[in-house]
Amino acid sequence: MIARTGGFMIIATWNVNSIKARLDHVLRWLGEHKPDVLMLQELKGLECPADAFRQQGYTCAFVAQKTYNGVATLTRTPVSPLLTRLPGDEADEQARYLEVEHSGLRLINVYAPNGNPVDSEKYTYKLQWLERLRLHIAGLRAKALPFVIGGDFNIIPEERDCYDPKAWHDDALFRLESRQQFRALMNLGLTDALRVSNGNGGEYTFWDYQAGAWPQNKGIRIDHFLLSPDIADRLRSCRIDKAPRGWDKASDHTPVLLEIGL
DNA sequence: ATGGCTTTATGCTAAAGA
Repeated sequence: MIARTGGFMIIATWNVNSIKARLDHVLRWLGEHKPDVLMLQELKGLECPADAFRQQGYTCAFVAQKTYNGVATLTRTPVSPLLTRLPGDEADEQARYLEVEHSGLRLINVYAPNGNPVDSEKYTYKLQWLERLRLHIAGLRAKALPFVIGGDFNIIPEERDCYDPKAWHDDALFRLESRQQFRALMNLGLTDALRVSNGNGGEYTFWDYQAGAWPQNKGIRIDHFLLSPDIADRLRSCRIDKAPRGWDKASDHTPVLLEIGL
């Protein structure tokens, strides 16, 4: 890795499970960490609290729909969205993808489909969505465009990213087809930023609300930063901030922070 | 455990999440 000694940029991602329910957490976290970029997933409503973000010094680009999904990308300076939908299916109306240009790179914010139950059309939608993502990213790679993909991929990449692989064996987040699709994406030459520094696994980004998953640390790693090769060469660190998962009325996901040299 | 919480919504029950 080549870490330049000059400036650096911090990009974070966080599935907040409703921005309305989690606004105070997001504002607190922004104040504590002051990232350059924050990618949010699961807004779960049409509203984006731009005024509150502005008071913290951020502007907000977002795509939203009623009740479900929704992603927002917060930056210090305004950005123009390049894509507000994942290409490849004109009929797909779900708000799961936002691509913007910022600081000479593409910031790609994703909320991939859950896919459960696996015997339903939700699973085929998930696999098709991931294939569309792979095809689009292949296009960026062909043009050698630098990018950071951040967000909730709803995929546990490997056994070491899960407290109990047997418990998740047949789940859409861990099924063979889902992991194959994730590897196909990685095989475009991408770097899983957290994987670089956690060879032993056991670091998680999601803990279920149920059954004491959080106090027992029964988590899974499904929120990721995937980097194009030139950005991977600038990787300084990637880490999970577990603190917000322990706050009162927390999201079931916790933020991931990425630091890259400028 | 047959999902044990949490959130949203033409709301007081259902659907979705992971």
